[in-house]
Amino acid sequence: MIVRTRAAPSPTGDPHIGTAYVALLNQVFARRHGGQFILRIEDTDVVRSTRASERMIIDALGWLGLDWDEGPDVGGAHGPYRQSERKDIYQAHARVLLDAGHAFYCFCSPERLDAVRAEQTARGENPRYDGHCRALDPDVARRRASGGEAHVIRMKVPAEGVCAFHDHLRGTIEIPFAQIDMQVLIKGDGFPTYHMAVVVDDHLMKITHILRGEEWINSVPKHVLLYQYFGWQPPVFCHLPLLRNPDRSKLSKRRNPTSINYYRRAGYLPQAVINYLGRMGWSMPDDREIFGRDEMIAAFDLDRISLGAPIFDLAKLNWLNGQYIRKLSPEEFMDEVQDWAFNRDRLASLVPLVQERTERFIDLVPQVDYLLGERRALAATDFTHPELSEAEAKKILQYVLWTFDAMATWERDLIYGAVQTIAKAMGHKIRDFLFPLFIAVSGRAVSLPLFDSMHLLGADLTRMRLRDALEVLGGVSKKQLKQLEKEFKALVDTPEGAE
RNA sequence: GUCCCCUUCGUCUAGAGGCCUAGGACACCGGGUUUUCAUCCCGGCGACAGGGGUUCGACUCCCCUAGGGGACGCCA
Repeated sequence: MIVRTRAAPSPTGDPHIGTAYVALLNQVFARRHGGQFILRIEDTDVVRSTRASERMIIDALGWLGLDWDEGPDVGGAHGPYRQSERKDIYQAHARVLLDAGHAFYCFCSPERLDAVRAEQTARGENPRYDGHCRALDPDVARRRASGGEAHVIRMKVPAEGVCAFHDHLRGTIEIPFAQIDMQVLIKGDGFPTYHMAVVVDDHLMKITHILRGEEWINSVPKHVLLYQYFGWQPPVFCHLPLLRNPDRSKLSKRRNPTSINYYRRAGYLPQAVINYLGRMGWSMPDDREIFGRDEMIAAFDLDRISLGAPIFDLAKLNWLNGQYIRKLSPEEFMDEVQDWAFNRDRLASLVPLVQERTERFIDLVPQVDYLLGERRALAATDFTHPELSEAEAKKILQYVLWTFDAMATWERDLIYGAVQTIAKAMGHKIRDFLFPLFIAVSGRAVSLPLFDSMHLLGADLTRMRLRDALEVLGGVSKKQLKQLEKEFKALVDTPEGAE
């Protein structure tokens, strides 16, 4: 048997460091056994998926030195590798399940489902589909569906019993079927849900081992059931520990830089990032702390994965990165610095900002210090302003931070628009409103244009500086946070000009 | 709330019944080298969540409790 693994990112935003982590382990495991590693794009959420995000993911993984034997960019014998291009395949497979009586048409409206769930929750029950359409006559249902009536296709799930399956690292796991919902397989737009697509694709693409985050453990019964319904052999399941924030919650951009782009922009070397990821939940059989991907391949053993939840902590990554940087020859060092800060693209975005503000080249570096380097350390007094109290500055920073948290695309005009909207809603002059943001981002009340700066820095770095500024101002207590959140929601929900 | 997973220094981890007086790394603290700083070297601080079993012997196996996390979407 040839080992085949895959990474299956969803192109709905920035390339996530967790994607790189899972991809690394999948690739290393496959290579260790002389197998193949596949990249598959899970873009069945048509609304949120973008080609731009897909390109960023492929680019970011490439920067890290990860590569794949088959994928949307390199092709392969089991394509297409973009799920949005496999719609017909899922439809055909859904029909098989329908015909065999393992699935059924469902005509329930989202409104009805919401109501049902609300009732169930109120009664203290598990929110679940109530089986309303399951009893429909299959022929009648099929005619309604082909007649154009809005519908989804759901899978049938046994009412009782337990689903027992094997996890390579955890042994046997048993989950009662009572916990499993009659999952939608084909959505109203004709695209499959994750659960449908993943089973069909993993089978068709001959995936032998599924290495993925442990957030998926609870949906394995759905997958096992589908494998049974299709009469297929399920692959080996191996659920990896989830990368965590310092507070042990699942790693999230709200608390941490999660974009691979951040690490690239902040001046980490890809080898260091890979090395660090390789030490999350895994260790070399000897005492080696510093090792490359090839060394990892040579020594890799799935059983050496530990299950504790590793905190993604920048301190050790920084040390590791320093190790790699010092090992560079002066020639290599020059190349790296040049590529990092002064490559043509980067320069091209900087020049329009600085050229008109420059009389002598000696003026150049002080202008861009906060863009190329760490912003200076702040003090609370930096936020003193004639028109703006400290409390208002905090509020502004927090609101803007929340707004940025919710942004999927990081473009100058979008940033500008978003900030402008809040400023208006809060009733501040844009000039005053921007002051704390200038301080937070550049460390100065006067700097290069703010939104260009933010765009250049990237979302993660910008958010990081806003968070830091908030801390400098004494932080926000849990209680304050709740109050602010309420006010913020009210502010955002207010329709334009409704005041 | 229901179900599932997890639990060794602050952090990443080694440890697969006696090799453990629990090892290493980061961080932190102290000292040395260095015109400063950093690097580098030396030293220090520091953990088996708790309680029951099993065993001649438990960090290692089992059970319970506690704590943490995850899932409960026509998102993945």
